[in-house]
Amino acid sequence: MSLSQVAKAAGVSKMTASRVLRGEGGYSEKTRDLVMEKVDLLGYLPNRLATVFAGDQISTFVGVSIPDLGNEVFSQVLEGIDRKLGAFGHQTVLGLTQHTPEEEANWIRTVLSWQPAGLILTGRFHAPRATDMLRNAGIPIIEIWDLNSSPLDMSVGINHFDAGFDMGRYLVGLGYRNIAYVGTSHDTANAATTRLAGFTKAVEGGSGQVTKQLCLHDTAAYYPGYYGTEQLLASSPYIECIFYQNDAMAFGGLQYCKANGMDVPVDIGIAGWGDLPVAAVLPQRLTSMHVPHLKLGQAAAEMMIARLSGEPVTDVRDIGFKLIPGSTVRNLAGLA
Amino acid sequence: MSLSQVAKAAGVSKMTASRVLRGEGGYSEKTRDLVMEKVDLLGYLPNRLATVFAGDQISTFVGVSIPDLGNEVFSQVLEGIDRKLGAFGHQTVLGLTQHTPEEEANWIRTVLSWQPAGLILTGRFHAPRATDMLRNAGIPIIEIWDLNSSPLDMSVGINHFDAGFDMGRYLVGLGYRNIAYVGTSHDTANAATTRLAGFTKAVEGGSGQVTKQLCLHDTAAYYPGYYGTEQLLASSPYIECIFYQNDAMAFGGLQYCKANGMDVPVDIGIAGWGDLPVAAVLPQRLTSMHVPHLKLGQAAAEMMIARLSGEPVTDVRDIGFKLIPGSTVRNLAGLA
DNA sequence: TTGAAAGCGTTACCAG
DNA sequence: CTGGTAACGCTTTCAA
Repeated sequence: MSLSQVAKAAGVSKMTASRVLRGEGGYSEKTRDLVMEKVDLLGYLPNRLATVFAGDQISTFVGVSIPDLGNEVFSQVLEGIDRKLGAFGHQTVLGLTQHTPEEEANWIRTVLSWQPAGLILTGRFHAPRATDMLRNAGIPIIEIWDLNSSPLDMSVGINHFDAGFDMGRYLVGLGYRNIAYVGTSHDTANAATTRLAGFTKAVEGGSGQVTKQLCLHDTAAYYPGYYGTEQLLASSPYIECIFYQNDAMAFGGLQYCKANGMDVPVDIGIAGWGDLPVAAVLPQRLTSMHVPHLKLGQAAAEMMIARLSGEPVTDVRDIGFKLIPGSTVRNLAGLA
Repeated sequence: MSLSQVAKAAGVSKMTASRVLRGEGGYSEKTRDLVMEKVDLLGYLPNRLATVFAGDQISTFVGVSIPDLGNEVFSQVLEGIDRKLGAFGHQTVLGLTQHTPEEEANWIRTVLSWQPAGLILTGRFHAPRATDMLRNAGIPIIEIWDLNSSPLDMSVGINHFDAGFDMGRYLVGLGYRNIAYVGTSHDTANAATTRLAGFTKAVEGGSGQVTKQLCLHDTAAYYPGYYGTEQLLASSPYIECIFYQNDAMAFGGLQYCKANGMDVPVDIGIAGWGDLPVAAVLPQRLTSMHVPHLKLGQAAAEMMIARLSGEPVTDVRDIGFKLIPGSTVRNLAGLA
């Protein structure tokens, strides 16, 4: 079902039909009614491939790469992006890149070949060949999540080093000295790595130490937090406080501690990261750090849309975070 | 950067270059090396728009509509779909359709205009104009989640009526009679509605009754479960057991009960639906129903790929569910 | 093994 | 207000 067929049915040229369909004027009422009647009758749907292909027109695709959706945080970011993008007539082409630059690079190559209007990528670490392709693409690129102060093009997110640092300073400030970290391991550096670096710096600068770093070969989810804590405490029973890669792991750890008769925060301190929605209904507030995930996604989509519309855009936007003191850690001052 | 430019640089015709790039044979070693050298040099990326457009070739896009990602269940389904699709060289074009047929229909129209290879839609209730478009599209369509025994084309999911029925029968079998439901409201019927219908039928058939149905104008998440329970118990204090739309709401409800000094399951029974991953670390097993969400998504993607490859496909696939007895309900037999 | 020409569905541009 | 023609980047088909 093509435009020519509609045009033929209506007894006009395809140019006239094209003009009617785009509503750009230059035809009579009568002609329009005639054409639209045939469009409805034949159930004609324009072929956007041809449209983009023909004109200088830009496609309405935006490629969005996300590490994984098992992590609620990224689901929220994606939700923010797609809702906002959709509201402006754009479509998300999704890529779940598993935190690996290799997968990301492959996905970038494929998506670029579809002539997207722009790309939104999670993280700031890309394979060299990906970087080359991105530079040559000549389309807006936004790096989200891990704020990149000298981005390929644009960036929205937070400074994970600072976020880790603030949490470290907070815990040391409460009097914790012998602190552990539980997270997952990745082949490549990512935001969690950066957070840990900031965290370690603050702890060591405050005369504490990150005694043990346990990096599991698993997903950063509830159950790994549970058994990771078990592993950690089996080998290092004198830990005073544990900082987790995210809230899901921290919650798993919290449950492990409770299940094994520990009193949190009296026997051990627990701190997470990300502030999951489930926190709203829990009796004990998890010490964590709030990041406006949905807003982050929306901000990225807005930046993309602004850039595509030729509006002036600030290239780097820090979306901010907020420490949540919670009640899973306590002030040790005067107790030593 | 087009194929002709590469061809010109290599001193061959674009047909030769095209053949080399597709690796379909019909050229000499020397020619291939020459062309590939220029491809690398110029950083040429094929324009897939043109490829699909030119040949009878099918695009590698698959449109996937999902109600929302705030619900962990759908994140998992999407993860299953995209991973499997990606492994076979297809790309997900996402649509968050908010549970409304209107939004879905708009999205379908847009996505179809991009000539997707197929469509995966959540739910079985579509706007009439959507159904028309889908029928005319002539591409594989899979309706997931809510199993459709006479689908538009194909369907994978579970029978939500049966799932609700089984839970109802289970609770009535334990001796519960005065049961309430807490969920969210939607303009249109969806799987939750169907579950509730099956649930009600089983309860009433077992001489119990669904005394109160509380449908909140909110998302089916933790906190609505919490305050929904508060509202419910304020108006109907004699409820023996509450069935929730999903586990997130049930967990919120459970927390409300505990926070208010109730003993679950002694004072009140709690049952959820969907079996969230967080259950793995909780001390008390939530009575729920397990659905293999990730597998469901993978199965849908596999069906799509099989159909696109021309392999024979079973059109309707029931992915099954499993009741999880849990410990948030109890057997009332002999206690009356 | 290679190349020239036609065409995919649409829009830009220019004539009428 | 309307229509013809060329062009977008690629593949198909046919000829050399």
